[in-house]
Amino acid sequence: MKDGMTIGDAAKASGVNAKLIRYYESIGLIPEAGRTASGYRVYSDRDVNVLRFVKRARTLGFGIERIQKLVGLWQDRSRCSSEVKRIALQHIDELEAKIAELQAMRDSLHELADACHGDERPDCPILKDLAS
Amino acid sequence: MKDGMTIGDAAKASGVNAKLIRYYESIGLIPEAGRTASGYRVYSDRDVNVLRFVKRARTLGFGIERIQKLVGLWQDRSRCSSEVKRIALQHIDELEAKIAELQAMRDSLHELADACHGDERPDCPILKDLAS
DNA sequence: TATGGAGCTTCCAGCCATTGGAAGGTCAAG
DNA sequence: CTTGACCTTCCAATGGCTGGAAGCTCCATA
Repeated sequence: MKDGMTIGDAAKASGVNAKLIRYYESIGLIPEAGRTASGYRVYSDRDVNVLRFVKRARTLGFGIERIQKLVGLWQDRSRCSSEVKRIALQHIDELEAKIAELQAMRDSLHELADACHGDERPDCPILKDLAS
Repeated sequence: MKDGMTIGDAAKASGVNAKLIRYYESIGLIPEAGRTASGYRVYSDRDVNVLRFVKRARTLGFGIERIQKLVGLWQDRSRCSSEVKRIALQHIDELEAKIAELQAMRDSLHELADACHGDERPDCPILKDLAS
């Protein structure tokens, strides 16, 4: 192992755990790693950078498929930034939709919870709403 | 079938589709339905009410396990409303946490997207951030 | 009475992005 | 040579569904 790391080292260096690295490889998100004579996967610093990119993209909530596109654009020097931005804006829209959905749930529940005494009595506006 | 409905009728009446009703039964969220001589499931109006309760609770984002508790409390006339409220408040907390997480994603992405020209040039702050 | 089609049954598999575990091979230090 | 940390593959589970296949039942119509 002159130049490369084991999967464990790549995991430490990238912050993506070994199990997940194998999974990403299995679904084709990252290319198949090289192997030592005994079958151990070998990773370079470049591979670690890809893993970090993926991790950061996941942190921003991008799905795997979209990350694949983003990695492709990242590695394509003739890309248009408009393409990247388009993907980002689309994702923002989806985040907004999900946020609105969860906020609607929270608001409804909040109203119900406010109306509920929350004491030892059985009368409960929350259950009343659910049963309606 | 004097008094009961088929699963299809129960689905129409409750708004929960037949496939999902069977699934809810299989995981024990709702009790096993009665059967006709030929093996068809039979549902009563009461069963439909339970299904509607479940559906409304799902709309509010409650997980199955919690819905099970809520159904139990609903059917327990000696319940304390405090118990119901406790579950609701806990769920609100979880919704808040999820909302905050998604908002953080959206805000980060929004900043990046704002900084991105979105033209034919390859220079892109979004990719720059992801690669950092 | 036969037939057709809608609706019912069960079971199996997939979605998303992980995580866990079992069973076994490999490597380096002591 | 042993120990233990690491690596390998494969299979299964998570939550909450959804879809499909294969086969049975019911009811209306010809």
